[in-house]
Amino acid sequence: MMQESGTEATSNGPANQNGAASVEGGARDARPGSVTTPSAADLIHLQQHQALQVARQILLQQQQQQQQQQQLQPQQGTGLKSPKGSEKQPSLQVPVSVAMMTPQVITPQRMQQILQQQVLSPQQLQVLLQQQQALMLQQQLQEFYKKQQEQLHLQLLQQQHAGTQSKEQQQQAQRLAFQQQLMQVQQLQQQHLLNLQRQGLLTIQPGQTTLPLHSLTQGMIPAELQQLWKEVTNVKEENSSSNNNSHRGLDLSSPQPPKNPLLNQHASTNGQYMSHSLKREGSTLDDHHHSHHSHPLYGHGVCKWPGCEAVFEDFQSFLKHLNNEHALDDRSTAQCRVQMQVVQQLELQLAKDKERLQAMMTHLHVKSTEPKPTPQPLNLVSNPAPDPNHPHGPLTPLSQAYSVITPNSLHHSVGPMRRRYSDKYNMPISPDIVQNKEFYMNAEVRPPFTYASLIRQAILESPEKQLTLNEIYNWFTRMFAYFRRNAATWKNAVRHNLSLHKCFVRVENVKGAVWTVDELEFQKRRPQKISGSPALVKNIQTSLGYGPALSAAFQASMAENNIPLYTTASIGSPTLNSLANAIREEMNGAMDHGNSNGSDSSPGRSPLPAMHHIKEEPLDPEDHEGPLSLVMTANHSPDFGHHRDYDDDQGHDDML
DNA sequence: AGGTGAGTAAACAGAT
DNA sequence: AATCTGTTTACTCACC
Repeated sequence: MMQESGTEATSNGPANQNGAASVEGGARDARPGSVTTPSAADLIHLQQHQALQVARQILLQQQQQQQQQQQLQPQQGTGLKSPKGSEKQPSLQVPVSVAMMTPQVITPQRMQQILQQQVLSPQQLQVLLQQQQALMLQQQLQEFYKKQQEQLHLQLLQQQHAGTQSKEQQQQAQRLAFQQQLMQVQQLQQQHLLNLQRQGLLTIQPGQTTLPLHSLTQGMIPAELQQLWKEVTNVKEENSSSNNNSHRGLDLSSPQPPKNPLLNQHASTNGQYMSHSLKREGSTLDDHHHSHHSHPLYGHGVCKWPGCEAVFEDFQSFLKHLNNEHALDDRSTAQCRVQMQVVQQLELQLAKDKERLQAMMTHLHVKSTEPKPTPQPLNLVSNPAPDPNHPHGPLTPLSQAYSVITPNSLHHSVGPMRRRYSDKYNMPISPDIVQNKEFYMNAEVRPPFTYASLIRQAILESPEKQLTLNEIYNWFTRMFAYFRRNAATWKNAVRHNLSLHKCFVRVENVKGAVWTVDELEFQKRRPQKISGSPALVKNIQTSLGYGPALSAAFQASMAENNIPLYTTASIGSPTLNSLANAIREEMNGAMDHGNSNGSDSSPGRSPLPAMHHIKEEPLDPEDHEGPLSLVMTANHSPDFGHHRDYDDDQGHDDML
């Protein structure tokens, strides 16, 4: 693995200097600068605006609170904690947290389901990570706000207790303190944004996955809030009847059944969740003996309550702390809400991503027109039944993906291509690849094109229609996740093809040698094959839908892909245009040779060879590390089993 | 059954 | 010496 990446690295060096890679825009490396800057600025602006709003709100509330407290002071006594639980704090804190709330709630179980069901591409994971980071940022901000509130509150109490300062002075002090805090918050924001930016987390998909900050301005719907509060207070009443009347502060008791059943469901789910967690919290001493080591709020001797981080020697003292410090008061409730919001956001995003993935899968795989001998689940994770046609043993997720995508299925955008492909019609790079570019870039699925076609495509995409061998390599690895492994194999194949096919012409250069395409030769080779039956030809032509339909399909695919799938700047018009040109040429060629229907170079037998690969790959635990993992060395590729399996396969095939 | 194109593996040589 | 580049051969497989 390391060697492989090392090889790539060293070989990439000169290639990148040559500029081919840069010209193509470096499909994979989105320039943080251009894409990021606006979104980051927006973020900062948004958050600052938000912070200011919240700040104003808090200040306003603090003033009100101050007045109220002055009136209540005689009753409240001197304790620092009792006011927290009994005063009107809830009504003050709610706006802060509620402002961050979103209505949607998914149960942890559902979350787990989703997590288990979903296959997220690294990109999606990255997006999720990005979003999570944003959420963490929000959470931290909220913590700040809350702390600020508390601090101010404490200050207020102290001051009131001392009774030495005038009201005006107090307010001024509060404002000052808050301003400081605000500045801290803003600095924190900027820092986070910078971090995210540095990590490249903000560069991705500005349009596709806007950070969930927008939603933070959404308020929690009253019904949900009400339900939540009901749950909380109920639990509290269960656990501590002595504090019964301490929650008058948030008077939402008037029954108001939610109109939307969905929301209702959410609310009750929400309540359940709260209820459970809080109940557990309240009775930790009773029922936590069984989960000492798995208490989600206790880890590595530290209290994991948001913003707490108190250290404890043993679990018992932690429980004590939990009951004392994080009892069911307004603060804890607010913190719970924050946590809920975090989860909600994650779940929301997960749902979105799930939907997106589903759409992608649907889009890419589509339904097959012809009935399949073996059911091919679209879910790439599920364990497929062995393909009777290829007794290579169990297919892996990879092979599954491949078998789903490539073979006789697929009708829509991808379909004809496959057909062509499987029919041995030479349709090198087609709309198919344009359309599925993102897919191939991220999924280790073998592209259903011949090496010759791919090489040609790589060369044609280059600005000067010529590439060094190394640049061709780079194009392969850049464009296809599949070619980020087994380098020794496919690189050998590339060289083999370059040498073998007359259509690839080696041109001596000052710097060395570059490879070009002799288009005539390339076109020449196609007609050879399918001189076959007119019926077949006709069949092909209809199935291909050559002619107007083609360009339409192509345009459609271009348009479609432009939007959500292509998030990297790389996919710019140059690539697409060259692709389009190439495809047009291909089409023309195909039409020119129409009746003979060239088959030549890209009959693509990829499927089978791919099967060999695929079958073996699962043997390597590293193989599942994702598209970015560069496995195997150039020379001593642990190609393990490759030969063995190959021979085995032969044996099988012979037997059959 | 044989021809053909394609993929894979490998040996080899020259260049760097 | 190691690696890269390029050529060539041999083999297998699927398709026609």
